[in-house]
Amino acid sequence: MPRVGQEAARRAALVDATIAEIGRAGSLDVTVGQIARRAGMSSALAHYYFQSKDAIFLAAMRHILKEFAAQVRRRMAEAKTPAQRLSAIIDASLGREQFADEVVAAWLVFYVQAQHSPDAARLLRVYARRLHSNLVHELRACLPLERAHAVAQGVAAMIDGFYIRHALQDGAPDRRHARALVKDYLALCLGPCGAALEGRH
Amino acid sequence: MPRVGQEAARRAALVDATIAEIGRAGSLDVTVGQIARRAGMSSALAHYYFQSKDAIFLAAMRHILKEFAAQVRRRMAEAKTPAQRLSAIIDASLGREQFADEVVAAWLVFYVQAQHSPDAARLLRVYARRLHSNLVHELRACLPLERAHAVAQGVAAMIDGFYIRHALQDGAPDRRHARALVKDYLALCLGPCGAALEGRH
DNA sequence: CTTTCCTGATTGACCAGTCAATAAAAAACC
DNA sequence: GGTTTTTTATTGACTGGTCAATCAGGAAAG
Repeated sequence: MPRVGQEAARRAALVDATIAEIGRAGSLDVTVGQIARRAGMSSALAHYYFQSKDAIFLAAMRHILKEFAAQVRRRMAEAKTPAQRLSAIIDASLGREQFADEVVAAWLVFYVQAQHSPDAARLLRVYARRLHSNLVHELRACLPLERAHAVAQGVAAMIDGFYIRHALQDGAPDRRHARALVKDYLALCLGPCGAALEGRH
Repeated sequence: MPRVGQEAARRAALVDATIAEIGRAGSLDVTVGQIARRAGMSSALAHYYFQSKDAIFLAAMRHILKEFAAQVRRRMAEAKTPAQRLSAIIDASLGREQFADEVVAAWLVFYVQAQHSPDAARLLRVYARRLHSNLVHELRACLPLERAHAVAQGVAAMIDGFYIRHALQDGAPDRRHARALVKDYLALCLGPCGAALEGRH
């Protein structure tokens, strides 16, 4: 079995298994052994490819963030106008992939990690900054810079808020509803300029 | 030393110590021993008053929620109009007490716990429902029921969003700014009816 | 024969929860 | 009022278990 060039596949398997196990446990109370077993290898091998359990989780989170960024890019490419691109960002942020149970679980764990892991904090800031700058870039087409920053923060907060509220299971609005609410907020902020907002749901 | 009637004081000390330790660690990776030491007792005594570490954390969270509810009530009592009461809810939700580092840390841990602890999930739903019904109750003065529900969900999501975004430390808007943004959103939703919204900051 | 891959076994540390024992207050009894 | 008994408070020591990380060694590919 020990063929050469396994590293990439093993790392990917561990990342997937980590996300799945966090989803199953609903927390980081997951052993390296469990992750490794799900990924089809021994725990020792997991430590061969990653320096620590923390590094495995970080890699998993980087993977989630990368997939999210790809989603945003994919949807943005199809959009023609600033309003459509704003819609694309919202749709991607509250998209089906992001709302998968195990991804939500990983995000919640991530927020906790960001409080005491400098690496996690840095990664989280990358996400927040990218979202913010994406939003501001499009909002500037309609709004003065300062107002664009403010609205971007409001939209970002609302997205993150709906996201974690999904953890409530019942009572929280579903994806479709959440997207509509964020877009309503945006439409209110943009006023007549945003009237052409397309792709409502 | 062993006087009678210590239970209440001991439990309170443990609850305070738990919140403080979670704040220090930035996670639930806190031993019962650490909590007990900070509360000035042995870990055995902590287990004498609480069945499990989980129960201690639950009690701590119940305490935070109770304090928050008291804040809301206090501020609501001073408000006269529905608009003022909405403002009071927002101010309480994004108040200084709620933004204390250790309280934010406890909340983030709480969200994670809610994913696998039925008790935590129940408690979280109590918070969410109470916030929602408080908001809807005041919004109905201006809006039709269905719209009131929608706006309440938007406001609640925005509040929770700003709250967890505080974990980002830099880049995230501060309390004052966050409150202003939520109130702006509310004003937009209420339209002319909400023009009398007072106590902007 | 060297590099890459892989694992079983081990280590070292940690920790939640229990228990037996102690001490003091309160209650019951004489 | 004094003695015994019960209740409440308290802890040091222990247990049983878990788990991240390491290591020495083996097997295959190049």
